[in-house]
Amino acid sequence: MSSLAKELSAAAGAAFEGMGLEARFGEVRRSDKPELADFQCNGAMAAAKAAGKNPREIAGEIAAKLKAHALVLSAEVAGPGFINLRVSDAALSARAEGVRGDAMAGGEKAGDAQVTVIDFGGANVAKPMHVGHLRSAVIGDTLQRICRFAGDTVISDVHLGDWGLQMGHLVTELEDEQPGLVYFDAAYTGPYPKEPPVTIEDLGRLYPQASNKAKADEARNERSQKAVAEMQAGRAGYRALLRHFIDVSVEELKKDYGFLNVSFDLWKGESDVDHLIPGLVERFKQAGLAEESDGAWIVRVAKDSDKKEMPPVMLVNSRGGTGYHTTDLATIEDRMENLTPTPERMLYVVDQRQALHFEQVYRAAGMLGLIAEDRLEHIGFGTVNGPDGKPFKTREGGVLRLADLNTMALEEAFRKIEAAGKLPEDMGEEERFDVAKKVAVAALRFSDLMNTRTTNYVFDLDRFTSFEGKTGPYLMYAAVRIKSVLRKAAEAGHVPGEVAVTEDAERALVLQLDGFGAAVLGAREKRMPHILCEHLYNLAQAFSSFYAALPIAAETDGAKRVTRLALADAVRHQLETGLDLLGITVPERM
RNA sequence: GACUCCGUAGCUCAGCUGGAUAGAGCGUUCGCCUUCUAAGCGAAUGGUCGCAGGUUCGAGUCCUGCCGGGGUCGCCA
Repeated sequence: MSSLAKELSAAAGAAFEGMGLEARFGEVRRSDKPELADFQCNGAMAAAKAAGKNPREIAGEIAAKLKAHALVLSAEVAGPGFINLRVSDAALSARAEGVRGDAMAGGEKAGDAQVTVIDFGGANVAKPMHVGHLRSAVIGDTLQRICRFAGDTVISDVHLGDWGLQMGHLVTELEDEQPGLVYFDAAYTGPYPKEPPVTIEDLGRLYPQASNKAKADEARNERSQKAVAEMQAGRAGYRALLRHFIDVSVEELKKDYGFLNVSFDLWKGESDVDHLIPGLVERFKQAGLAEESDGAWIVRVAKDSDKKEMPPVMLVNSRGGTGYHTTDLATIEDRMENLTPTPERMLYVVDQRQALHFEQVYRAAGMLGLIAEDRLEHIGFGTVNGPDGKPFKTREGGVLRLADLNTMALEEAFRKIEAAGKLPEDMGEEERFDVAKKVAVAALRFSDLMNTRTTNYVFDLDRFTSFEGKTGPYLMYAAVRIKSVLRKAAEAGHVPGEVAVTEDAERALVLQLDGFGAAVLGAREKRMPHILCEHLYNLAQAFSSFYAALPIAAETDGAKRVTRLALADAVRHQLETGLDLLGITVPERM
């Protein structure tokens, strides 16, 4: 059984069609006014406008038809043409049982499932991840979970930045420090040592060193650029170093991503498509899309309809090198030709500031026929800001490493848990640590996801790790409390059973449960995880109200007790399912 | 300068294709633990939706113009 809202929408839609009006006017949603109705339909007014008829008359006819529907208790017209609906207790009871017994906890599959690549573009080899990477990781991972849940075939790709100037910086800086390494002997062709010549700490030190020097010294910068060009041309020693750099970095990246419950199907990078670039450039030239300009090869992607300036795609720069325009295009080609099944859509979860870059790449990809332009989507997001409203920095003014952020969250979560002193006495060290870790991840992920994706937000660790308010830990606590109630009830021999809803608090809870599917699909369609966050928070709140208002396991009336236990179990199921989509796991107790 | 995002309660933010008295959280002030986790619940407080026009039965939402803030704008990714 699908959601009540969906059933009612279908019925109302049919009623509108029966009057020769569009079915879309029949959309039914939760009522804004719980004291007046369970659900409402506002379509009569829009339909009346479109058809030039009286809205109250249309609403009256629709309401009359809806009254005959099995789920409907009452249907009334109010105001200028609102249709207020109440559903029967029996309908709510059946819906609650449906949610409880459903593998998707009341969620629904999307009608337009697609093979979708999710590109997390951002993590760079040799550069430690910083707070900015938190968003791409968390938003991208949540989208991949939501899309899979809704039926999409998702292929996620971390898409490492392993092919730019930073590689040149690393190579040259390492050469300055250890000129004797075989990698720098141009005459030597291998084999190269298996063991990397650097550690992650070395990489973290070398890159900023070189980068700072290059900023101050143009000759130094050119050396790095030259090294990149040579690497791109295939110099064996440099390639071997690149492999080492990537391996060392990936090991480190996996720790940070792992802490946040973020995973990928593919650990590809820009360097993986290097071999495709000459052919790709040739294709652009053959197609007459590339032209030479100031010694560079560019693709003009501007359209007459453009209101803004649209710079061309830089296919090959004047030094013969290729930048990330070209590698992104080559990556699209690679995916279309080598992934199975063939992608139908690609989502790029990358900082909003790169919008123009992706617009250019998507146009070029469409022009060459790699994939239709409208199948490529930039899922941009805002920055993580400090208390001053500017991008988050450490006290010293540097960028905050993601690893340090994770540690800070973990420590703060542990501190709060200990300060509250609510953990069970018999809980051991290991379990306490596990709870703190789950709380920290819940805090970080939820606080990021609950913000509208496209806007900036202010990072406030104290607020995010709080158990009070709209936070990950609050949601986690709500779920744990339900588990505790159910566990204790079971120990007393009380188990959930047939649902027979009677109380207002019970009705409100089921009405909230009913919205899960729409929230998940809404989050997927708009690529906006905060829609799901909002639903889950409201669900947790509805449960807390229900919990405070009515006894559950302690209820003495058997029929009421099994109803409430079943409702509690349905909420637990949906909450855990939903939180899992956000990458948040719920401990057994806390 | 062009383009783009944003401006809603003291603070941080929701507000779906225009719909009923604009909603949460935090904060502040009151209540509520002899009952299932009070890390909770209930209530109160708090808004000229940046400003000015326009479209219409109806605008936080759509259009125009201003004001204020962030971001981007061919060889760094």
